[in-house]
Amino acid sequence: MPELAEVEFYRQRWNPGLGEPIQRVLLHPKARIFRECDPSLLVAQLTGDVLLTSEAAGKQMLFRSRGDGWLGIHLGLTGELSVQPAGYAPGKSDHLVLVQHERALVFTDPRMFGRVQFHVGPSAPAWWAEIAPPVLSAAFTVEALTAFLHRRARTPIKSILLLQERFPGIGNWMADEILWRAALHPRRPAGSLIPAEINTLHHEIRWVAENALQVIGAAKTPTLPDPPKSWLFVHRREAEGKCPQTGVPLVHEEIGGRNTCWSPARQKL
DNA sequence: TCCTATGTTGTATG
DNA sequence: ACATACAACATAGG
Repeated sequence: MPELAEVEFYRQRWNPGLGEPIQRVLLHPKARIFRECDPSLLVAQLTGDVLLTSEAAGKQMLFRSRGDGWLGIHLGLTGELSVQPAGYAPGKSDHLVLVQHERALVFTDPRMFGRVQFHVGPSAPAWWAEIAPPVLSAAFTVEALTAFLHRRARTPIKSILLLQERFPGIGNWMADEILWRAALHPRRPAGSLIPAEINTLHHEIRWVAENALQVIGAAKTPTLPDPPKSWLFVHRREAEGKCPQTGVPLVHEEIGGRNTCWSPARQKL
């Protein structure tokens, strides 16, 4: 489920546990989720330690501890964070549980495409420091976007938007939402966009990121909220979904190995 | 039973 | 060296 906005939503779920001591760390060291870190180091460091801050960059989350621990969590395709009551008994897919006096901080991921990373030291590890600049930052310029599209001229624009090295946090539904709003057919080769279309694309990338963060990321609801019905998001999941702008039936096809939804009335090759 | 799933990465090929 | 395409990872739910 998690893209930019959902990651932000789940990140905040652990807020009640920030500043509170971790009494125990529960995990299965051999779980695939720990393939990029040393789980015994994580247990040794975080037991008795305190998470002080959290932030998100793209689809990556970071929790920093008083003892210079850098805990990275990526939710993959099916991951989520939750807070559970004291005494919580971890289920099959609860791969990391930080037990506190009044609650447990839980990372669940049945499919285990997500990952846990861990580093101890005064400065940021590469896996955090080297994440691309946010699409909402000043570094994400029309010029940078243009150069990126031209270097990948023959690839469908849909596939390009999923590349985290330039669009950190954009995932499958956000990419489709952006292209729908920009009225660009997802199969358009990246190099075929004219400057006016690149301008529009740039604008809609930022619009969708900003509004998704507001509507989903900043929500205080217990579960993930849906964006308004004026968004493609709502209709792409329906069996006979129609374009909320034109009323025309939406099309679903696989592009670059990912399910892609668009409105044939708005988005033409 | 069969199909799909909001992600990433290693590998083969051009 | 770079761009491109795709199988593989592992599990649940329709």
